[in-house]
Amino acid sequence: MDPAIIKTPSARPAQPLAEDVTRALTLAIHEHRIKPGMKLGEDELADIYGVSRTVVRSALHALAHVQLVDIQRNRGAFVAQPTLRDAREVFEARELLEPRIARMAAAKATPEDIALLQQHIHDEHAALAEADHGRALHLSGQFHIEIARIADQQTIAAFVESLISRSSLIIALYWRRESALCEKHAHHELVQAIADGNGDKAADLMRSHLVDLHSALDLREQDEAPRSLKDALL
Amino acid sequence: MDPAIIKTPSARPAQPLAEDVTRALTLAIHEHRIKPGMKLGEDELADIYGVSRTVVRSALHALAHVQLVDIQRNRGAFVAQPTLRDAREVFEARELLEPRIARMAAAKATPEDIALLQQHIHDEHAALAEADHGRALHLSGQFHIEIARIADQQTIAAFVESLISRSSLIIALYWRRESALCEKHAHHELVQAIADGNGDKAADLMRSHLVDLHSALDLREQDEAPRSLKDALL
DNA sequence: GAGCGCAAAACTGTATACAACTTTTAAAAA
DNA sequence: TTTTTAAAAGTTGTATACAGTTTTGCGCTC
Repeated sequence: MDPAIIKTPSARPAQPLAEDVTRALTLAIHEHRIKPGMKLGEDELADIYGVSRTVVRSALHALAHVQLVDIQRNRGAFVAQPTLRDAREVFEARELLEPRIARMAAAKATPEDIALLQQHIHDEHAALAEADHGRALHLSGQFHIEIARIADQQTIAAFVESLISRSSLIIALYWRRESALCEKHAHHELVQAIADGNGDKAADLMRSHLVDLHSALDLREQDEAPRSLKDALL
Repeated sequence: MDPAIIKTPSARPAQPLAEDVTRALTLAIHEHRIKPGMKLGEDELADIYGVSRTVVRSALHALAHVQLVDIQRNRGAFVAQPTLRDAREVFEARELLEPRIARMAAAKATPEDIALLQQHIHDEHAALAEADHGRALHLSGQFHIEIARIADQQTIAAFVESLISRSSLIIALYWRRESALCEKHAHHELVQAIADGNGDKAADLMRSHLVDLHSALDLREQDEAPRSLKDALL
């Protein structure tokens, strides 16, 4: 039985198994299909994906490394629950790194890159139109990652990717209910600045975009205590 | 047979096996006991540490995640060989992050922290006195990591730690033979600035310290071709 | 003697099996 | 009825076994 074999594109022999599971889980977390605190049982996942526990373990450890899951000895893996402090640190780091990345991207972007970014925005809008908020959120993150790729700074790009991954968890936990969905025009203006090669403007737009995002979170000093209670609930 | 069981402190039952191997390998790489390009056979390591290949594999994947080793499908794990470009990116990132970290550390350091940093410097000098350059290099890196810990910014600290790890590989590959060993006084002055709570000075000292380090590397556009040849040599 | 090809050895990727720990459940005592 | 304790069920940590791929070495041919 192989209920849900993933196998990225075609039916290759069998090379990148653990990575496929890692990708599938990452996507599920990014799209909020599995929520912070949820238990990720090894046997369960092995059944779901039709692979052995060995592969699942490898994937879970990879996710733990990016701090998307939290592994507790002899107790198992859980989707990570970033603390308020984590949330502040992540956005502080993003506000430090991403404007610089945006400036670099503006200096290096090719017409193909711009087209790709616009495609991303389009896909994101399409997802929003279908009310698929999970997918829209994931694509929104991918947009930022794409900019880091364009900037052609692999090292910082890897950091940014990690931060954006964690941002997805943070949004799941601390998103303010009333605040509207991500302002559509922000990404669009940013692409325009990058396309114009206007590094200063791109950096500024990125910074303010991140500040907007940051302030759309509810990061007040709410009681930290119920956190441990919440573990029991989920 | 258990030739070289590591077991961090005492003889605990058997909790953190893979992490012990990870630590041992990380240290060996930091101290240049195993060099870039070297093959890390799973069976070989399993024999050396007296554990199963499962544990070794887990450790190797962890190291691959920090980019200390390079895993090639069906070919095995090798100590990573950062390219010239990697080297430039790593130091560029360090020059972006570490001055800011130093400034934060200056604002938060306690007397105990200062004492710890001075102990680090002392150990480093002792290692140099014994001509144990490998250990001195490792301790020098730990000094920077300690500052990040003091700054109390876990997220950025993790990035910095990763960058410093890779710096060790970069130094192994690109260190200029003639350039003197790390200037002893640089670290000392930095501690003084942090102890004084002088954030601006700490940031400036950190920046110039990193620039010194950077310029002590030979990052000229040497032919990239021999790199593949060099693989054969090692 | 040099070059090509095939076979065997070595090694990694994956699966399964066993041991240790944690949690739950049920029974017994207060 | 409540609390404590013990056993059993379930889950993770580690080791071993098997399958597929890469590399190596030998022999054959030109």
